[in-house]
Amino acid sequence: MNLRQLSEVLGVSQTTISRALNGYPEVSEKTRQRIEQAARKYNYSPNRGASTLATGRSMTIGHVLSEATSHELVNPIFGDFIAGASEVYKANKYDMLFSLVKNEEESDIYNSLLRRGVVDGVVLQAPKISDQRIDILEKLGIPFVVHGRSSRSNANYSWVDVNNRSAFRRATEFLLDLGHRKIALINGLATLDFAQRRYLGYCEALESRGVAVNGNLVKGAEMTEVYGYMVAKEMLLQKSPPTAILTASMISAIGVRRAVQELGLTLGKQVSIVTHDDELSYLNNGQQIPIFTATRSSVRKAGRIAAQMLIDRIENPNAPRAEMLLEAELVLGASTGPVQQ
Amino acid sequence: MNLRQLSEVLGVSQTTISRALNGYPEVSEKTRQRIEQAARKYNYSPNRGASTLATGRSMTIGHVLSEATSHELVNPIFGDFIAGASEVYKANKYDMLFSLVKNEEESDIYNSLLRRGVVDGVVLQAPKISDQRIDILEKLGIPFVVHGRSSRSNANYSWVDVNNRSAFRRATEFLLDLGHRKIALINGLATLDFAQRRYLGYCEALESRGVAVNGNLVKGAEMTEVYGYMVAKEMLLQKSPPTAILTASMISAIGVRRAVQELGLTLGKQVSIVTHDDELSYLNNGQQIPIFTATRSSVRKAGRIAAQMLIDRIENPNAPRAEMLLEAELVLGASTGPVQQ
DNA sequence: CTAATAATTCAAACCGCTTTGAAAATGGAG
DNA sequence: CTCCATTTTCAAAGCGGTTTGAATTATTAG
Repeated sequence: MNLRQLSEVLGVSQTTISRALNGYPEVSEKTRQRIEQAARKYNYSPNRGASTLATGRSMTIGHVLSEATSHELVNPIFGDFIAGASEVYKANKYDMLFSLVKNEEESDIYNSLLRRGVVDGVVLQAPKISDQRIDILEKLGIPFVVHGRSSRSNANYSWVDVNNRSAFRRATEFLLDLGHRKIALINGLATLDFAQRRYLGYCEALESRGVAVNGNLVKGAEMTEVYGYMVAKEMLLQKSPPTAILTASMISAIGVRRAVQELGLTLGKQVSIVTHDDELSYLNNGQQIPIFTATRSSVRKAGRIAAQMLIDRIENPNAPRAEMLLEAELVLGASTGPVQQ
Repeated sequence: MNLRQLSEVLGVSQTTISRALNGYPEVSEKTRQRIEQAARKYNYSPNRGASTLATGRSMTIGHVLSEATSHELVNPIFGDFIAGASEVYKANKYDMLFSLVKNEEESDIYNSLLRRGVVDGVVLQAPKISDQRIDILEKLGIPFVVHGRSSRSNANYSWVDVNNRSAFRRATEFLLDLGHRKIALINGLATLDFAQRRYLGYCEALESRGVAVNGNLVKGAEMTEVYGYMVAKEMLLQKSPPTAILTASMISAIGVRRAVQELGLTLGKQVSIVTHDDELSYLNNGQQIPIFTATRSSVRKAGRIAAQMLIDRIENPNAPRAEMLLEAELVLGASTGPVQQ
């Protein structure tokens, strides 16, 4: 059933139907009722391609996955982030579209998505410290929101981010308070902005207590279980092993724990762990007592906020850019304890 | 730049351009060259809404997430499955669209997506033992492919699935061969088809050796780390605890391991674990030696196959339905050993 | 009761592409 | 050189909505 057919059935013009269903005031309440009822009855809803063409709005939001984060490796937080975003898209009648691109095509994809009118806006994920995508999007004039920030970019963009720096400063200070001095950091990929900020927070805390940063105790790569395991094992077998380890995700923390236990050490005794916890739905950090002491911030919530920001930008392009810095809370779990002599 | 503008610039009709760019034979190679070059130069690509309207094809494939698997909980395999599917969509110039729906709306969403011409086909994930969605899709006549199967449905649909039954039969037999008799199964949600099949394989193996299935040793729910932990701990504290545990995913296996270790037991000694391993990219089952003995099957590969099947169905609706049963391999890891007296 | 105003409804134009059926250009045969 | 067959190109008609500007109907004021 399309618009013309419905209008014939109802004996009313297509204009009136369109107005009735889209909430315009030029149609009386009585006819609106009648039309809405008929639309339901005949299972009518407007064709997407046609309305996209007519309005210039696709009611679709794009998420671009570059191969770095998807061909080789899926970011474990991906699912929860988009679950959060979907909730908001849905409430606002937007759909969500994914594009997978090779790294070298990434600059083209936005241009292409915009030009073809496939999406009304995009969410940028996992920004690098210096991320050209932001400038590309800015230049194209397509509405976008960044999940995270890009330290080197001086573009004026909307973003939502966790206060990674203060979170990791606090976490490090907490370990220092417990007497730890050899504190390792098993970070995310060093080129990513969030990893950089966590590193800075870690350094700030150490330096404020007069502890030198030891390069051997800082590593970063994709946050997999195996990576956490490998690096932790290597570090713990050094002649001067760390007594505490900070990790960038629950997944790598689990790897670290495996290494610790394999070496016959006990968590919270010989080795303490503090991790960042994105509150992934399939990976709760324990129940009453957290498994790991953690800096906690819901990535699903971040998804919701990013989605709402983007919709606001799309529907109100001249509004000022929005910025949202989420503070992580430090939760005390069973994985930390005072340094042992 | 749109088609009309390009045709004016080139002094060639819109028809010719459209034909040239879509590979029709009615245009000479020379003009085709010229047109393609100009299209690149002026950054022209056809508007999606317009071509959708004209062709009736949206070049988009839908993935529907019901709230059961996304509002409350994101399935950890979700990311890798769609990463696999995306690769294929991309190669075939399809986009991928997500819709989040409340459970009670799930029957409507397909109708709605189809009616509005938003998608050309859909992938059905996590089918239940008896899944009405399959019948709905069948009735609507929309092309679809199921990741998994629905045992109670007698519709004739395309699917790709792991041979869950034989995988878990083999895994159970392997544990029986090691002398285990009290073997627990920590399964996925009991209403899901794959969980049912794994349960059947488990029962078959036990019964073929004359071991009775003990209801206390079989549990199933969403496969989270915490669930694996809780159930394992409860079972291991029973008066007659299992000596081996089968789990439905790496995530729950990690929870089981945590319970085992917390009780001061050793993996592969007092308790053996066999898990199913979907080869999630961020959660490799170890390196040379697998952490867990596992039934292994790549969910990313399943995503690729499902996507290809669906595209085939869309582009060739009269072809017979395709079926693909992937055999899982049993890999021997460090988490299993002979039963201890 | 008529004129002026407000509230509804309508026909037609437009969005940008694909595709059909016809026309023009080209090439080969007689 | 003409005629016919074959290539190549074109103008125009959809696809199914939204939106504009005009026309109709209902309401109010004089």
